[in-house]
Amino acid sequence: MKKTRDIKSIEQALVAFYRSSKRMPTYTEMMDLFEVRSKSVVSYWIDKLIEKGILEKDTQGFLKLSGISFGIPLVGNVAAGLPVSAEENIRDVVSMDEYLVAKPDSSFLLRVTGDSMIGAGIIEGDLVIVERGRTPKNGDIVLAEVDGQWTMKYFRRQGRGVVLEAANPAYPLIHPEEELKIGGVITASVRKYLM
Amino acid sequence: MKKTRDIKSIEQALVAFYRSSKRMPTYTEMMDLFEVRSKSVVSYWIDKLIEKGILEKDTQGFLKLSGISFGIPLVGNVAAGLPVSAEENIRDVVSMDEYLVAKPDSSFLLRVTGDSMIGAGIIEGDLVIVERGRTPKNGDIVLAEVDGQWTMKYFRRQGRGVVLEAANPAYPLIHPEEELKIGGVITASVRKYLM
DNA sequence: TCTTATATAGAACGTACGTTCTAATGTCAA
DNA sequence: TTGACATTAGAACGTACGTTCTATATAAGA
Repeated sequence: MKKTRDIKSIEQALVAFYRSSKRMPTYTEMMDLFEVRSKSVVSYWIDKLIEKGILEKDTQGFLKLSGISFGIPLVGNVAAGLPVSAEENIRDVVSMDEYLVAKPDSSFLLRVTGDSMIGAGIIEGDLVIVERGRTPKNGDIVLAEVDGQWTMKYFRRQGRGVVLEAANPAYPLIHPEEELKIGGVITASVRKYLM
Repeated sequence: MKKTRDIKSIEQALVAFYRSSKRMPTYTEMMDLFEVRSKSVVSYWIDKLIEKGILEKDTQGFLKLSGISFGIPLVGNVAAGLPVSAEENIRDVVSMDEYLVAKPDSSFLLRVTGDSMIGAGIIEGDLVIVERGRTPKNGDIVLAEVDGQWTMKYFRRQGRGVVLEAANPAYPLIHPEEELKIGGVITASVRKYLM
């Protein structure tokens, strides 16, 4: 009954190490992690993890956590039961960075102030991810300069021109003059409730 | 004017490599990345990046991207001007995974169906991050089982008992009987508009 | 009990890693 | 042009890496 060393605990140790160190441990470091005294034992378990598909070796032979272990699981549907012991009923596993930010080089975060987009479910305090240099399509939410102020608005084509509309009836429609300044297109929004 | 190799381009190359490979390149691999023919040149530039604080070496001497390069920048306030060339007006840099998911081991993602929490800015299609095993505080949003169905509700203490309230007047208050089943507490929500 | 499979330990080995040295080349200002 | 400095190239070196081997201990089954 007392097995301190099984595949799952080793996987967890590796994931924890990678999360805090941003790299995989060396075999010598794994000796401490797994609480064994020989590198050959490490090799023994690593081989098992590779067989299970939890680990991979890339083209250069370096160890790599294969997606499954990284990121957090996306549950299929709750009706089928909650993931009590993980493993079950999991549709996919995603990294938030990869899921939310397609172009990290040209994106930035912005904290939302005001209630102009409340109708779209974007409320004060949210963070929005803005992608620079992207040409907005009809219906996209954009960060635009109106009267010297940067605000978020729906971008709507109307005939030959463009209208900026807030997701809040309290705000007027904006018919921008020439040279509409677009700071970027909102590609995602996130909100944190608890630490 | 034509400098193919400067600190910024090297940093970008390293970040790109790390993003796709989940590890730092070896010096030999960097020869290709930087388009130089000697490892000593790689070492020469790496030292520069370390001086600038873009790279670090951890206790074991392994290269590591120091936060600044990783994650995406959080802009202070838009009024001060947009980050045209990055670098300016940046308050912080965050990784979405670290920012949103405090306890990756006990968290999972769930896609929202229905409009029961629309008043809280959580709409159909959003992803919520649920933390298992956390005891909900008054006002938290929880994933609870009501009549055999898992739904999201505000968790409110009322005298000795508990009330579950939707963020939508169309839904009735729930006064759970004994044994209220809590699947977890919602710690964050995310929404993706564009790919 | 004996037998087999599983798990651990230690040591030895080849190699690729990062470091460091010398030298040559390019760039820019005086 | 000359000199100072920045950048590149190549080679040599020590070391720590991951691999592999043998041997022993532990657990499970017959």
